[in-house]
Amino acid sequence: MDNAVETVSSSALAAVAGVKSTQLRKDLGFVGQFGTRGLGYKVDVLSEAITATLGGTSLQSVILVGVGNLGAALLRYGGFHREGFEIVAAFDMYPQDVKLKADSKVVLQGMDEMWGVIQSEGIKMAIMAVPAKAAQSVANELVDAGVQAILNFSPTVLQVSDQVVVNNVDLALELESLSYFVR
Amino acid sequence: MDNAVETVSSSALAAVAGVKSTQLRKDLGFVGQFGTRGLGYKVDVLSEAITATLGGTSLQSVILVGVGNLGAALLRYGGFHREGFEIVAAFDMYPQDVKLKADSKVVLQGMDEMWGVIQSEGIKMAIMAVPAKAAQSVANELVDAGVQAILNFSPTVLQVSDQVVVNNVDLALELESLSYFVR
DNA sequence: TAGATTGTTAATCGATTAACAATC
DNA sequence: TAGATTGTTAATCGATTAACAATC
Repeated sequence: MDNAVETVSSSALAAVAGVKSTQLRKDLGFVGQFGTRGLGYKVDVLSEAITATLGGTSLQSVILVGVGNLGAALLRYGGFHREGFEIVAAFDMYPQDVKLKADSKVVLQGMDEMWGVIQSEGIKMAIMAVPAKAAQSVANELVDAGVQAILNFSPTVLQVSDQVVVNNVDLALELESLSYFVR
Repeated sequence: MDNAVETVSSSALAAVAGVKSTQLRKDLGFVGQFGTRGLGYKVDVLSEAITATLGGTSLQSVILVGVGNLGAALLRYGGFHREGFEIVAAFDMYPQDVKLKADSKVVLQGMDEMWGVIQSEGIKMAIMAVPAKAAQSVANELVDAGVQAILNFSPTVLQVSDQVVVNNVDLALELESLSYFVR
């Protein structure tokens, strides 16, 4: 049984991923067809296909504004890279006060550098983790400089032009949706 | 015009809240009817009704596990209280290493205290912000002790019994949904 | 062939939005 | 009365899930 090819079913994959098997099959369908009916997916084929798809997409550059507790956590958060994003620069009002772990490769800069970096790097997306008070003016500057999409962790509703998309992350809301299940 | 009652329309409210006016009216409808057709909502009536509704609901107790950068940010995050939750205790593997801002009222404890606190306080909900490696075993302990709902910031899919609800917060996913709008 | 499992279509569900009668 | 705006129903949309023919 040396050449045995390991296979895995959509239901097995779905179980570990925490989704329904139907959903998983549908999602895989967007990438291509590499399952075998009655058998499942060959692990090596699937793994290669996924790597190829992800690898083909180059990382999208993102900047982070506000490096307090939350900002620092986001910098260290591995997930962005996995989903195809790279935080290429981070900005804070008081960069000298921020202590980053030594393993961080991102250069921390003052707010006055932000506009220039967005322009020269052609940055289109920004993550905001600044205090509520500062949020609107930071957003204005981002949009002015050319940012088209903002992931906003500040507890404020940002007013931006219609061409700009804002995604507000409301952590408390996530908790609320859970509370319905607690009795 | 001394006794003039200020009113506000659903569209004005919706604009600042960043939602559609229809949605706002519908949401208010769940609480009760206090608008006046053709006129709008009287600010003081509306404000009182909302306060009463929110005040009536007592705060739900939640614990936080893992007080690294992200955990510390969550502790300081004002939004939970606003939505009716209160972080009543925080636990970390190395509590002595964690430096919290002086304004924090939450007592930080070691992991060995966790089970007892959940039991004695009857805690039903937990927020997890621990490293991926530790996530599953922490989840097991939480569930063992009686927690029924987990808000999980750790980048892991937790395997728990069907009676327990897990809400995974995937920050990268939020960013991904934005990227469709960037061209 | 019989059992298993994919790929995909159709049904379901929930949430959002449009539309409009009620009415101030 | 005419204009404005609510409260609510119906339509729309998107995402999830069930179901099943295809087929290994």
